Amino acid sequence: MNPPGGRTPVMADVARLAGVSHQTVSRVINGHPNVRQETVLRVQRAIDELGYHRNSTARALVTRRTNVLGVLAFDTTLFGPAQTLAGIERAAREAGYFLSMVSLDDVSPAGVVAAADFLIQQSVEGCIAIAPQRGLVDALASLPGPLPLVAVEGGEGSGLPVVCVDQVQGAEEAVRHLLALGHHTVHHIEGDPLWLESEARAFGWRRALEEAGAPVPEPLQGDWSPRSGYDLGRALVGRRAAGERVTAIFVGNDQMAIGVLRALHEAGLGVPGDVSVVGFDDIPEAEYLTPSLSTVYQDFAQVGRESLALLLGEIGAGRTGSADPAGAGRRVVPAELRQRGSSGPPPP
Amino acid sequence: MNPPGGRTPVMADVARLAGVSHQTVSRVINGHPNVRQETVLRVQRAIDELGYHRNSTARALVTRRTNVLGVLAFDTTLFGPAQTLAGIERAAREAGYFLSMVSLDDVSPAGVVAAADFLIQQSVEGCIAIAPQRGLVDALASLPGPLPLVAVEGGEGSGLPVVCVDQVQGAEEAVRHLLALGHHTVHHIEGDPLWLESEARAFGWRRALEEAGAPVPEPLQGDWSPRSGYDLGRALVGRRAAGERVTAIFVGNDQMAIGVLRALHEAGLGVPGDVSVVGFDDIPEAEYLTPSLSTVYQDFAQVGRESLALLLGEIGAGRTGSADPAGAGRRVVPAELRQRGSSGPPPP
DNA sequence: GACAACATTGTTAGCGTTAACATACGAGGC
DNA sequence: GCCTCGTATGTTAACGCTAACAATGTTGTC
Repeated sequence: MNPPGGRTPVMADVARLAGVSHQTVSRVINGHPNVRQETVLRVQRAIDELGYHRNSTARALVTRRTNVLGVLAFDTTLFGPAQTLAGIERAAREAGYFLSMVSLDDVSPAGVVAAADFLIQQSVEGCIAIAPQRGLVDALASLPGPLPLVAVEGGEGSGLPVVCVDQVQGAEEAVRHLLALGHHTVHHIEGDPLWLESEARAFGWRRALEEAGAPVPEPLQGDWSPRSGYDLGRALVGRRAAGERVTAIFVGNDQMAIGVLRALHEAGLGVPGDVSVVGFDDIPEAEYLTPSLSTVYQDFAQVGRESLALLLGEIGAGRTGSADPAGAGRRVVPAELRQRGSSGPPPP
Repeated sequence: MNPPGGRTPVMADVARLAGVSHQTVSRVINGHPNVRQETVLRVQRAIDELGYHRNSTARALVTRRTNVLGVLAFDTTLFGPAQTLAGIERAAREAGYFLSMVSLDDVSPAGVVAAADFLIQQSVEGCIAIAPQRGLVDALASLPGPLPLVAVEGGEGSGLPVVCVDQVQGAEEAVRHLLALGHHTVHHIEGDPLWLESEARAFGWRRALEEAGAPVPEPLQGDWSPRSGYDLGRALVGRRAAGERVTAIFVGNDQMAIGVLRALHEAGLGVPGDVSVVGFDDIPEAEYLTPSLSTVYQDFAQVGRESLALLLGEIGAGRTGSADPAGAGRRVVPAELRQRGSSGPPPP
């Protein structure tokens, strides 16, 4: 089944075997209409016999389209980014695009530029950046060149098209839920202060408190890790021991919430009897913690789909040369509160 | 800074601006020695001025090397695969390779072939498959064509080069640890039975029990999810109520272990007072659960590095035409027991 | 039966790069 | 001064594909 010489077969080999010109082979492969049915079959038989695969490199060279999209991410082992990546991957595959991935080790502008260069070198047609940090988004926005780009969780004001979960709304719902249960206020443990999600959730928390006329206690700054949740949970236990009324905690993500639960348990405090806890993310474990964790669900698959759609729109607009008429798009995916066992009324 | 006509600049544009031939530009870009220092500078200035980037497609066409590696994965949102992927990505980038990713929606042979075709279409030079399932490995092993391939967690006997964590040893250490604490036997909740890791851990568990002369209770089959851990935890509680001596449980992964902890807690059983629990994976949350979870750590970053090294070796061997003299490689990364609060001596 | 319209195929010319060969020039040995 | 050698550059021909055009047949219309 090999072409003369043992090389991997090329179009000309198929053409020779099928007794047609290489252009006819190309037509068959690309599903061009005006080819006789019998010829199509003959060519396909030849393709199968030789085990021919079209050389995508040569095709890309002449069509000027690589069919490759880039994904630039910061930490794909975290729950949110991993889910988003999976969503993008699936959407891209369904749209017939290949996906090339590059991770950032740090968010310095130099690192971002290097990563973007890496993708540009590879002639990606566009790029989705899972860009949860302020500095990263700014570095992206200032990239030279006409690379179509979409930022996931990119915040506002960067001028980039953005897809994000409505973090503010999610946080507000969580806080309102706790206030509605009768808590006089809600404490907050923030995620990594460099992350935009962290900022947005803190903003929603603050706004919900202010709207309800509740006091706004000083928030604590974590780094998303269970360890920081534990440490800051202990800090809150200390404040409570010092007389502060700490009966409800809105934690920036579920991993930190696990650390908080641990700290409360060590201090002999019941959840939700003494203190209520609400997290963010709805990791699969949340429902099976003890107690099960109230949290805010984000539809990452939807984020992935939306960001791909936005990127494809941009690529299309760039190809037709038309400027984006609606300006940089911004699509917001709603978040959804999941009430579970870790939130209840305050102690009397 | 634009080339005539507003096209993206090509080598000839740079050559014209620098007053040299395009081949000299190529020499400068590729760091060829015999170019006068002054010429190098002139060319580099022209490159900067035009914002020129080499067209990787054209280069790949003529060199027959794409510098792209494929990663084929099943579910990259799970902890292990996500970590492994991150490790591979970093190693690939350091080696100057691009990474193209494709996920499998199902592990049917047809799905595997489609995914592999997708990568072959893209002219990847080789492929790493994060292939935790028996059927997937078999489908991979039977792929036609000379694509260099490495399987991560691919089990034995497939004929493919494999990198894996020593699941058996990890499981044995976990079980021996529990037996050493005085438990008369150890129960086991398996992961998804289709996964090789599941099989290997169950094998290690059984072997450790048999070596110690301990009875081997019927294992329970889960699916890695917290929910299945919870359900099977309740089942074990039931067996215990029926008189069976259940004092130690080795759980196939940490997520299921969380469900087990929940089930034990609901039944009023103390951990480790009444029942000891050991998981597998060492997810970041493990240390901060209540109680902190004893588990088995796997160095996924190392797995990523090793698999990339193995693949590059294969690619090199293929290029030089030399058959792999050592046969399909197999590299095993040791696992490591992490003793924490969820394992202790049995009740008297 | 002549002409138009269409369906089917073939021929040619790139896409932007690198490899191979060709050329020009200066330095050094006899 | 002639030849050799090494360095620096230019010229030409691929790589495997698609787009554009050209060249056939094949039908239908009047």
